[in-house]
Amino acid sequence: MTDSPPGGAPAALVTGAPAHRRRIPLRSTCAQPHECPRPMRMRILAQIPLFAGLSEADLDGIDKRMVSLSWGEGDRLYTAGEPADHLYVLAAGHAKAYQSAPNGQDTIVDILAPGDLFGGLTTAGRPAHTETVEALATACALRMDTAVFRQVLVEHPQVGLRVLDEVAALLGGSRSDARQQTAVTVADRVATTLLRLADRFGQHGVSGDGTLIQLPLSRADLAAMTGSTAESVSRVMSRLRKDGIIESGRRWTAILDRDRLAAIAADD
Amino acid sequence: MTDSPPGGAPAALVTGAPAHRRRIPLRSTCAQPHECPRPMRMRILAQIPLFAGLSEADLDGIDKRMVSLSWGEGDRLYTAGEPADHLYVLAAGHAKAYQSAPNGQDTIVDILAPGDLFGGLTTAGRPAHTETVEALATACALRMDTAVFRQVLVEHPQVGLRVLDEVAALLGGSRSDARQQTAVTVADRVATTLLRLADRFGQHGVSGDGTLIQLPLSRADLAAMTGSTAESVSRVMSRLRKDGIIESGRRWTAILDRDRLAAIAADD
DNA sequence: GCCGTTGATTGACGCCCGTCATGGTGCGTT
DNA sequence: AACGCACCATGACGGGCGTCAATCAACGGC
Repeated sequence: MTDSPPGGAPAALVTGAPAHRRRIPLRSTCAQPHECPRPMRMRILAQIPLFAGLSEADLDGIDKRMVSLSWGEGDRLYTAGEPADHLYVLAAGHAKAYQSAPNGQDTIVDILAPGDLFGGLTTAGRPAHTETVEALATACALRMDTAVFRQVLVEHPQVGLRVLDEVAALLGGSRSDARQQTAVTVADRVATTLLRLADRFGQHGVSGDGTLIQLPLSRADLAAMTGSTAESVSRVMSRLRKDGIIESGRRWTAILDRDRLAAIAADD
Repeated sequence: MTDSPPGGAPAALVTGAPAHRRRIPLRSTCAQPHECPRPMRMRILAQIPLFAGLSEADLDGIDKRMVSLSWGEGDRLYTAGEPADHLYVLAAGHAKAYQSAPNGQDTIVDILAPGDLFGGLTTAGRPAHTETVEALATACALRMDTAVFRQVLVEHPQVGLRVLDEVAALLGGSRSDARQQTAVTVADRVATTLLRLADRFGQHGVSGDGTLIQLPLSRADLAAMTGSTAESVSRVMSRLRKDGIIESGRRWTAILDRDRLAAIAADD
């Protein structure tokens, strides 16, 4: 469904017809933290690729050893420096994982979506969280002790392989990030970042105009992902908007012309 | 004390007494690729923390499924884009893993030392190498099929956990790299990079003057690690040398005053 | 011991982008 | 409906650093 019907989303949306509407088109999730009921938790666990192939009984055993938690927008799931003795699986919502420099400058190292594994993946040698995780929207996650998790891995080596693959994929992504940070111009970095976000969180044809990135990301957030500043990102995006490549507003972005954006990003 | 003592290391070392000697103080390893004899391979396998706790028979079984290979300086162990169906364990020498941008700009994502695991850690979803690995000096590595490796992990879940920890550590390092790339000045990045290299590859008091980094890294290599250019790195290092913080020459670097270097890096 | 090659150094120039500052705009709140 | 708060946009300015280019020094080979 789109935001066109009467009632529904903000009616003010139909006002600025020709120029450009800057009303937020993001669908809002439930506004309040809640408790995941048990059936939903089981459904979530079963959907996680990680635990695919496990028997009902195994899943049940795992569920019994996990607790469900929830947070509101802007809340921190955990903070860098705290002891990392829990493993999390995001069940609903989105979150950003970032590191802060003494500088004050933050760097977003990952965006977490439902099904993603994070937190204390390892206890050996790295006893404290190295990053802070903060909810971008109301979020719900399941939590398990790392010791218990390691026990599960030993009991189910196949699951261990899948975890290894997942972490290896994260490593690949992170190295790719590190490389793209060295891209010459800020425009390049913003372009590739937007493309990746669109591929991962894009939603097509909400109101007929391109791909909407379903995340409430501010200019400052994008700056933290591109190693730049909010002002520079704003400038780049203004230009992209003038050229008809993207559309954006307060904490939302849509991609109108993927090809031209890719052309800009190509210089990497 | 300085480079005064007679005899000792390379005799040529005593020549440039007052100004600064720029002779390469790196110890050279064997110059030619060679075949690892079987006893040495077993010793290497046994030393790898990864396989600690495995029985002699298990190690023997693993050794039988690995082949030993070697390369000269500058040779490529593998190249980005090639199918990644082997897993490597470095036995001797050092290597750099880097990604190349369409730009031509390279980014070093890891320096590999004996005992390090690399190559096709995962087959799922990432069938091709994403980086190129090149020997910095004569290197020897053991190689195993990824399918066989996964079989080993299933048979020895404890080893699987250790692999997971190792990859998680790599992930942490990579994210830390990504953050430090955003440090304000090139001087900051060079300083932190040198510190990390010294901590990992440093060798104290070879000729009495600080910590020597036992790696043949060129300015271009350091530039690829700091997201900069060889010229900028050269300028920064000239300044550091003038200030008596480091000593360096053609493809070698030594740290004289760790504290002041750390002070520069502190701005991160 | 001499020479060619490769890597390091240094200078000059210009532009990108980080910084500071100001005004504008959407959105939640009452 | 109106207020106030973040967030966004845009201008001006200056310095850091990427680029091009020329020179120098060190290492390996003969």
